[in-house]
Amino acid sequence: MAAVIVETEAYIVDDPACHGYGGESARNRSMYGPPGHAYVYFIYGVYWCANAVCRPKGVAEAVLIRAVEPVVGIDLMRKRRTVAHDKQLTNGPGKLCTALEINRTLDGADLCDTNSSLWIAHNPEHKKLLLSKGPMITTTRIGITRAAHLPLRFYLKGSPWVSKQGKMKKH
DNA sequence: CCAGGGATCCCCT
DNA sequence: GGGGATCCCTGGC
Repeated sequence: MAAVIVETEAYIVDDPACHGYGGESARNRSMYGPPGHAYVYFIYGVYWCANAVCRPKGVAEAVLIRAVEPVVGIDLMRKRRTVAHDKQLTNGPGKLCTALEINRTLDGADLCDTNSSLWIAHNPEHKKLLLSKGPMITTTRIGITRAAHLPLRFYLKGSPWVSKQGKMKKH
């Protein structure tokens, strides 16, 4: 299977919304590991979410993959997710993990190793094509309560595969 | 040891 | 646009 990342969120040092905030634990250990590896966690008792660790070992920062555009293996994704429209296959962090079968076993996976079960590649041609359809948009993150004002969500405006705007929590 | 919270999704209105 | 599902992790006792 293959998919193009179209929406992400960053979680950084000194960010109360970051799982690494408050120190290393069994759950967030991968975040403290070397860069280029996956941090996969379980949420709301139902879903898995996948991140790419981006800073040196010991610096707990990561990028949450929030939405992807399916490219190869759509039939397989449809089997794992029963939805009316393909658009709903991977337009959310939990959805895409179900569609791509990402779970605890991939926590810590080397995202830079093409022999890994989960890896990320850079495709300049595709990037150019995608950006020609719409700009990258920067907004606040979705579904969090702490540090909700930080502009750390990024998505391709021209993509129909981006997740819906989240509910804004009152305070 | 155990109660409570959470970077979501889906179904209901 | 509101609420429940459902389990792992954390912190408090």
